[in-house]
Amino acid sequence: MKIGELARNCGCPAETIRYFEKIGLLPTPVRGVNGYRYYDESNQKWLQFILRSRALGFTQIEVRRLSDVAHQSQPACADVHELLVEHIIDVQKKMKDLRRMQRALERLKSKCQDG
Amino acid sequence: MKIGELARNCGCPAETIRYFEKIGLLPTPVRGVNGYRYYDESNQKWLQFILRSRALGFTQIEVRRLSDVAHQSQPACADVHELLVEHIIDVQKKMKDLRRMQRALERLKSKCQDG
DNA sequence: AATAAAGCCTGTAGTAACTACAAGGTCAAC
DNA sequence: GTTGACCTTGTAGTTACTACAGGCTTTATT
Repeated sequence: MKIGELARNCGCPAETIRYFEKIGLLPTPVRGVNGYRYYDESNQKWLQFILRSRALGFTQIEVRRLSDVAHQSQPACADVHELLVEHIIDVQKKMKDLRRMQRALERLKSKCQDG
Repeated sequence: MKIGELARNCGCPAETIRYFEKIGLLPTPVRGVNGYRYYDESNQKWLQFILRSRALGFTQIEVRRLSDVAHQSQPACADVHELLVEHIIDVQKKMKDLRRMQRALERLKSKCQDG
């Protein structure tokens, strides 16, 4: 698919996709003879992962580290494992914060209903 | 407490606190005769809420809306309620995304352990 | 086939949200 | 009373987009 379709599928502007490529978060895609970028399903999956990560507040540094490992041909298993464990811990921390925030909001809401 | 202590307590640079004040995310604090900003517990709570929101990927627009309501003297209950419900839905969406990401990471990790 | 509209290209400029620094006043300790 | 840490404002720099300009390619229409 071309960049416009990918952008529509992922709900982000095409500029962002080019920008992610430029800074190395997305692998350089196949180019047609006309110079157009062509993407496949796996590119889309990866872009969606990056966008979701961003929406959840992960730093580019974290995403970049995952990206670097994900696009190596023969990543060292131990490195990947360590990185994943770190990231899972981060995710758990964020979930804890979200639960805390949820409780705070619910408390406020019920206060508001009382008047 | 002065701005430096608040910054230490919240783990962010003092510049960020002044910046949040400038753009209206934090209320203007009490000033001493020397011009220094002085903060109390409630200021600290609110700053921590903003920082947590930011780390979880909420947009400034969302935080600002909550901020505006939180610092009104007599906020209209219906408005607050609507805003809170919206925010709670956002939080739930983020938790769903985090769970999804967690599953994906765990899957990758177990694959890696297999070799 | 001609042409208009939409989509893609590169490159640069602009914006939002910090972040760091400069120049100077304040305060506490020695 | 002077040194050093901390505060002030204001400005400049950075990061991560985001929008636009100028031009080529593809697609749709007539």
